[in-house]
Amino acid sequence: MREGLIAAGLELARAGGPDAVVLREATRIVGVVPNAAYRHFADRDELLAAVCEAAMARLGDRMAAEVARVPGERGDGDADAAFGRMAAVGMAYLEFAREEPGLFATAYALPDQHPYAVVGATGPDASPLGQLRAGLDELVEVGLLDAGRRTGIEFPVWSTVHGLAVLLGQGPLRAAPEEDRRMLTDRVLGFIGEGLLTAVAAPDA
Amino acid sequence: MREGLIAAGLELARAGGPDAVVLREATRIVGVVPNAAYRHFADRDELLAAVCEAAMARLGDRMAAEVARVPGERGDGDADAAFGRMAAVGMAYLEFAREEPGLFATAYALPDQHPYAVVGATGPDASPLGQLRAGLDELVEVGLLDAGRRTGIEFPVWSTVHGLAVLLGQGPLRAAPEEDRRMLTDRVLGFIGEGLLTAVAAPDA
DNA sequence: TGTACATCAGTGAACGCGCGTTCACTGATGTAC
DNA sequence: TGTACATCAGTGAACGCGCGTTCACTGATGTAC
Repeated sequence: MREGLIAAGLELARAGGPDAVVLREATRIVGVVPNAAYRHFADRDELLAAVCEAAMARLGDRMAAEVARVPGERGDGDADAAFGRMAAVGMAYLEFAREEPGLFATAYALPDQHPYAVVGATGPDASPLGQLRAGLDELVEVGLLDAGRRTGIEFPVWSTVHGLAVLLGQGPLRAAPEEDRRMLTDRVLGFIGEGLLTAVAAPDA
Repeated sequence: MREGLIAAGLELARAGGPDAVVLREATRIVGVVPNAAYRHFADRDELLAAVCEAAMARLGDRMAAEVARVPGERGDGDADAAFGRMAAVGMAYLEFAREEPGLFATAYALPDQHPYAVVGATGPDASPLGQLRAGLDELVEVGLLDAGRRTGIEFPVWSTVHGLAVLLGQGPLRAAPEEDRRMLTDRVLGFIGEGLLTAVAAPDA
């Protein structure tokens, strides 16, 4: 039932972003009377917070799934695979933002504090930032990224990809035709690549 | 009076973002009865649209003002000044997002179509994107940016700065302490600088 | 110069709506003796 | 095995609220003759 309300909330968020997560509507979807929700959540904000977390988890899952589709294992020293996984991290982020703008916005709409591991934390984890860090660490391992440039490099990269996701998904570029979107994406990812890669041009991408 | 309602709307947006632009509240601020607003706007959406445009204009003004504070004239061939103006464009954007998160969000919340000059357009204008383009053009003029790399470079740059603005202003980094914010900003602007500048390191920055 | 009339910004009162939230309740489930 | 009782998820009805929006109006301003 708690799960059901969160699922209903996700459905609403998918269609209309965080503001569309309306407690009464969620109970309606579950087929229950409005106040029944108060058995599971203290108030609307607590429901929204749970929905936001679930949306963020969806984003993380999507990224992990796309990374897993790249052949090879993490840490096997294959530079092509490492680059492929890094690209998958970025592409999955952008695709999710594109295909699920409501969920993407909701993922970043957690009402109050963010348990989100911020600046200090370094460990890779299931969060988008954690997965980005893991990908960058691997680039260093295989020698595509200077170890000396690794520290803190995740933030410019994250900013760039996030900025593009927002501009294309909810911002002024949201109405751009598919062709322009692709061109913009290529330019932006290329810019990141140039800023990142130490040595030669990236394999095939 | 129309101006008054927009000003009131800006005040609301400043405090709470686009959702806080409530028609009745705006009329209350102006000191007028709610339905009086309908003499000047067809409905709430039209008021919101006007407020969004005004917020975007504020952002543009802020950027123009900060650029104007850099000594020298545009097009005088002074590389230091050109670089300084480019930096001012980016810093003003970030400062506005930081100091006026509500207005910043509102600027990018125009309900429907965006008259925003998108991919095809190239001319510098008063919009943030236009000012960014003007700054980049100047970098080319003074030889800090390869002419061959100029085309479309505004989008990666915009994405990066916008992404940082969003992450710091409304995103998961919004609670970061001042020290971390500055470090993040330095890293991100440095990343852009590396990706942009052809030749030597930038003067003094 | 003076009267008649159109224009139009703002008034006063009210509407229906959907929201979040509270109250006292019912009825099934599981545990204690 | 059977009865008594606590627990607790969901019910039914209602609340107050602020919202956007509509209606018929008033009263000042400016123009035409």
